[in-house]
Amino acid sequence: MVRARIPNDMNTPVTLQSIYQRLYDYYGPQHWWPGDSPFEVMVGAVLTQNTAWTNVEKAIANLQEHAALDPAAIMAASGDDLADWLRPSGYFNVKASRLQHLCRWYLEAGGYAALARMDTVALRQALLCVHGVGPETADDILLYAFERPVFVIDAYTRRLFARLGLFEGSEPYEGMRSRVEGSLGADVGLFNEFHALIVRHAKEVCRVRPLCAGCELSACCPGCDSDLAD
DNA sequence: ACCCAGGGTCATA
DNA sequence: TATGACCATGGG
Repeated sequence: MVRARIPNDMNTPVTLQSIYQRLYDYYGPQHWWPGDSPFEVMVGAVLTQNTAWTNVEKAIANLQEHAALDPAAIMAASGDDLADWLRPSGYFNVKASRLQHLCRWYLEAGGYAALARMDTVALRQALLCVHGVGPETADDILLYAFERPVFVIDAYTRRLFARLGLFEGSEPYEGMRSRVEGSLGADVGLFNEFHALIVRHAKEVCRVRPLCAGCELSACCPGCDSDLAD
């Protein structure tokens, strides 16, 4: 089916900056990432792969109960125990393996302080070499655990930017990321809020009942399909 | 009962 | 390069 582009108010062109401004004005700061430490952010980034955050919170709570929200403790745990603690977040066998791969890398690299001394490009390459860490998980970690100016491209971001006509939507990850970063300019605070706002807008609002007319970002979410004339 | 969720790996063409 | 199968729980 052919999607009609919903015109924004006036004829002002939609830009990345204008999208951010509208989201921020409407929702305000989101205070991401919800984690108490950089390491907890890293764990959360793996556990939330294709998984609702509410389920991730339960798994993280299980880790805390077993004093296992710690890289050495995760390495010391048996795969079966770890998988059992991760059960609520789904894919528990896969994620148990991925967490141990991440922790082995983290410890062998010398921990957070050592990793924080690496430049962003090298750190990103290193993360992508960890089994179970793909581009989006790596960028979550870079932005929210290491505070590097890296823009996270997730499914929501693709859908929003595509529906607003800024991207085709099926571009390769790297191409889309570099275009966005080049357009916005390296800004950790901006990238942090923007990604969080996109997720907030995609789930909490549109799903309950579209406020899309109110927030002036029509056609940006699944619930907005009915607003689209074909 | 069905759909989706803050993806990634691996096999195949 | 680009699909498809697979991983698995929990909420709407």
